[in-house]
Amino acid sequence: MEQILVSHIEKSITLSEDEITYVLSHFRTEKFKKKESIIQAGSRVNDCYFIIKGLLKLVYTDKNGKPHLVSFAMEEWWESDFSAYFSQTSAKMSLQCIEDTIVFSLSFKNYQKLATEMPKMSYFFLEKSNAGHCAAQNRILSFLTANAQERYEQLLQQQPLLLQRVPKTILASYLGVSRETLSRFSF
Amino acid sequence: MEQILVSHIEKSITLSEDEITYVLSHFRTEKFKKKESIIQAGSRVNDCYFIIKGLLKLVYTDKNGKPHLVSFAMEEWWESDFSAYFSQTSAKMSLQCIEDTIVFSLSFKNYQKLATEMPKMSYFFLEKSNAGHCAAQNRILSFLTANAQERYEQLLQQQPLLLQRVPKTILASYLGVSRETLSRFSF
DNA sequence: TAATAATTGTGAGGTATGTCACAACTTAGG
DNA sequence: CCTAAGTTGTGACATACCTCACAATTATTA
Repeated sequence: MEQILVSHIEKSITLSEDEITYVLSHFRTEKFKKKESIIQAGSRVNDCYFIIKGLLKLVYTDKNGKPHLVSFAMEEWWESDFSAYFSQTSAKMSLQCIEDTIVFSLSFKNYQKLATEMPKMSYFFLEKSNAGHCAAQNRILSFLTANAQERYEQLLQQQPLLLQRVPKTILASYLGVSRETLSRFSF
Repeated sequence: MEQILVSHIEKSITLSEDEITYVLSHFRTEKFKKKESIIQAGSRVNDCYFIIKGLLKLVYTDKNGKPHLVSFAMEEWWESDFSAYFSQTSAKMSLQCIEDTIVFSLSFKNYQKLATEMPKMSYFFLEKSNAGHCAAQNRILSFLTANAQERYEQLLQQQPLLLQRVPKTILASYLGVSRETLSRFSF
């Protein structure tokens, strides 16, 4: 299981055996059942998560109690309420399991430790953060340039496997459209 | 002028005199007139920019020729077509001056050089990238949870000074709403 | 296996926002 | 100072999408 994380990191940087052991010692394994919340809105965010197995949704609940899906997270993705994580404040969003899930948790302390002690890890985190920033910008672009059906088709093309694992209600929330409207799209 | 960049960096990390000189040697100053494009869609993106003075828009032009405003950039902001910058490919977006602008340019080569040679700079860039990621996620959230008028009011609250420098047409494009609709909002 | 919960499709009617058109006004540059 | 370009407001109408309601189907779990 550790191997999944190691391979993931080694796509960006090269580590010695000792370094691998050292890096891994900063993570802990956690398991969650479907419908459990890893992060709860309002509570402190101490960890970010590398997902080994499973499927998660990052959800913001508005003042009317309506949930909005900010992001999905699945195998080999990093997820957290990063605003809260980096500023070590309480979460605005919650992170909930759509499927049974196994993660590697990294506390903020250990994140900072790795980033400051190991320049290579700092560079790795930088690459991840940049990628996350670009992905978010693409999502913004799709809100600006596409209507609901086009956004759906884009997602269908980019994440065909994801769509098979996610009920339409949740998908609609991610696309920023009502379940009924999504249901009326041809294919 | 260098002092603006130095102060900006020193909000995140501490640098010696020599380090400051060394870091600054990797930037070059560039000036642009209103309406000039710093980055043109389709051409290679070699630099990212720290804005000393001025106001810019990051624009994606869709297949119908309609422009969509992905991001503003003003004093003390970093901007580029980061997807293209980090992957050293051609721009999907263009970066245009709304006002006369002075920037410090950082080539991708020099960015990598600073990030790998100086752990502190790697950490600085990481902080910036994380902040950018969070900002983008907040923008996504506002698309998911708010209608056009609410998005306008949010922006009014978060960037009151920006609104005074930007014509409504451009603002509308940023909010993802037509100019006419924006014009009908009371205030 | 039965009962319950979750998911999905679809009709009807309402609303936010888009598009097109035009006129008044402001700004920039020769 | 004059002209052209850019900015803004507003009416009329079209449409994408929302909300509510209900029924049919499919998963879950006791």
